[in-house]
Amino acid sequence: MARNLQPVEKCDCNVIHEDVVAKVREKMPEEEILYDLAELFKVFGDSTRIKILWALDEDEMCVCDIAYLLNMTQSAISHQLRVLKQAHLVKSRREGKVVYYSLADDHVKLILDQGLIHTTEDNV
Amino acid sequence: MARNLQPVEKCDCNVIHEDVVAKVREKMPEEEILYDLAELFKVFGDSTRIKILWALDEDEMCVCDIAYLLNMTQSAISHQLRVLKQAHLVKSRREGKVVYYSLADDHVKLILDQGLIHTTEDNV
DNA sequence: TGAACAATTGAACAATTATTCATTTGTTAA
DNA sequence: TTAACAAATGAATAATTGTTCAATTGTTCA
Repeated sequence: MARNLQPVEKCDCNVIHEDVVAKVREKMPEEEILYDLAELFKVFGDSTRIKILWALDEDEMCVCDIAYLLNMTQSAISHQLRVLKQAHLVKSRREGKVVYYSLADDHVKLILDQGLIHTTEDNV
Repeated sequence: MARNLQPVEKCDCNVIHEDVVAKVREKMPEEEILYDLAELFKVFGDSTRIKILWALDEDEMCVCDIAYLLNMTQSAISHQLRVLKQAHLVKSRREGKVVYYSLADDHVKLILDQGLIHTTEDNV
């Protein structure tokens, strides 16, 4: 639990609870970890990619299948698959001319499910 | 599990596995659900908001505290808190001039943790 | 009431990003 | 080796979005 001590320049108000801030600062994970975490969720934050991930959870599919399913161009899907692959969310195997994509591991579905619980329960 | 049948115009390739696509299409949730899911993750997909959520998991804090902790302006934090509130990720209570924010429910931390598992384990 | 301050809001700017279009790569089979 | 096709790539465009700046709202207390 490293602290990110930086000179406070931007905060344009008086601190109310020094003790709380100190405690929280102490327990915050490293800046880099939180940044990576945000980067991960950013990948989930696009409906095309969400659809792709959801589809791949059912079965492995080739680029062409996915493009057909989502009614999008092969190129657009390919670009998104690259993003997903760089984030270690999907993996691929080539069989001749065709490249099959599937989910990288179980984490992916767990994250999706956890999010789904929130969206469905919390739409008050 | 509703299907989203749309005329396929954009797919510029031949379908390889009609059966797989049909099966997947059958099991896909409604378009709107997947859209909302992406919108939710989009909210998690910013490092400032991730930091705020992580901090609020430790303790409730006022806008000023958060701004001080993250070395950002009160305005920037306030804008982000509004986004988080609209997504039902944080809630607030006013006490005099001060507004205290806290996590809306346990889902939020579960989602964060699930993401963290992926980022820490999967950085091969 | 009016000064002080926390918080919110709106407009504007800069940066990021999803998709399209054109092209290239990699593989199969004639 | 050449045609055919799945997939990947690069550049460009359009849309989205995080932060800043300036102004406003809401509350306290002197």
